[in-house]
Amino acid sequence: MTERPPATDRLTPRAREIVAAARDLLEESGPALLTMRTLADRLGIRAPSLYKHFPDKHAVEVELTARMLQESAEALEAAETRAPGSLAALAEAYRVYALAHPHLYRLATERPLPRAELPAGLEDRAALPLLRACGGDLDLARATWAFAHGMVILEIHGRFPADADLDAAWKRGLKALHP
Amino acid sequence: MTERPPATDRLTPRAREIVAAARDLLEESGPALLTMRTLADRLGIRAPSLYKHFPDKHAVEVELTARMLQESAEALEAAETRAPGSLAALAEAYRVYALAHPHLYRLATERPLPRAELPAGLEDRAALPLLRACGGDLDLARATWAFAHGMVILEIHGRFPADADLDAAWKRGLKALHP
DNA sequence: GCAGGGCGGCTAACGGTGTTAGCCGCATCC
DNA sequence: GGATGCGGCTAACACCGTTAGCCGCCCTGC
Repeated sequence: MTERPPATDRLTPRAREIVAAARDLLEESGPALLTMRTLADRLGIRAPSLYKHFPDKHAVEVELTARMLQESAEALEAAETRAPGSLAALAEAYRVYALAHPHLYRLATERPLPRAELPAGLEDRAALPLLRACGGDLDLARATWAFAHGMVILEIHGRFPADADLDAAWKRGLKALHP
Repeated sequence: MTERPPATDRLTPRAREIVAAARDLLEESGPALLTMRTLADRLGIRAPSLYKHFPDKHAVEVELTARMLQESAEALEAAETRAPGSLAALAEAYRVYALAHPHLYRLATERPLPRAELPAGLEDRAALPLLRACGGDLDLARATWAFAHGMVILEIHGRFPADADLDAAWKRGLKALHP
């Protein structure tokens, strides 16, 4: 049995400081500069000292993933409160959050979900607002999620032509999926 | 002006061998083992010799991206020939190709497109079958592309629950986008 | 037939990466 | 007051992409 600390305080205070610094570093400078040495620099310590708080770099990234999941869940829940049942409001909130934190969004999204190491229930919580807006239709919710993620990640990677009208594509897709 | 070799023979024979080895290595072992040293090993030479043929690793990856774009364009064109106008057939071909080459698909997809270094017209060629199937509706084509990419990349990353019925989600999304 | 040039290998090395081993100062607690 | 352990440290390792510089061989021009 791997003992997992309760979701309320899975991290020591110092570990939380490290995660906060890692998040700042990632969002400011991108993944290439999220390095154990530069992270340690920012905290005024040496890289090997980080291993007193996390077993490896991956564990730090898992915490960043957890924060992204939680924050996006909060953003979606807030949108739901503002405009109950509105899929357009959810989509807009999703897009705004992802584009405001592209490096974090990529980190949390472009690799397998470390489900075993994440707080229990977090993945479901992040998915629930969309599922509710889809009236419990799982297939529709998954298709809509794929659409939203596709739009956001393609935009982040500059995959669309520079002159593409992405607002129009969003509207077109949402109208089709949720007429 | 940067002179770019014509699309027919942008690479020397030896460079093509290197790209082929890189592709095998990537598809067999994943991106973590696509290393200048292991790539050289597979060719029976030393890593620095690779730099006689490519300026850097990025240039090799660009060639892999070009191959993925071309092959997926061919897969889509073949599907179009088999079932003209069928968006479902295009989607199936896209999904099958991506899932058959997940590492290559990720490499070509999860970073900005190196448009300046790609053969002219390749990006458009890869996009045209879908645009045709959408009757020239750019917004619909982009929404559909985002949906398909989202489905594929989320599946590759194991983002959906293990028991999710992805066939049903594909059908649901395609039906909505192309009733 | 011979000189020159360049293609395509090679070794050695540099700086950067994640990570480990082992040391130590200092606070806390019996 | 002595033990424990937390949280720093330095040194070092293996691996990464990449550069510098050397060299053998083949092809060409004379």
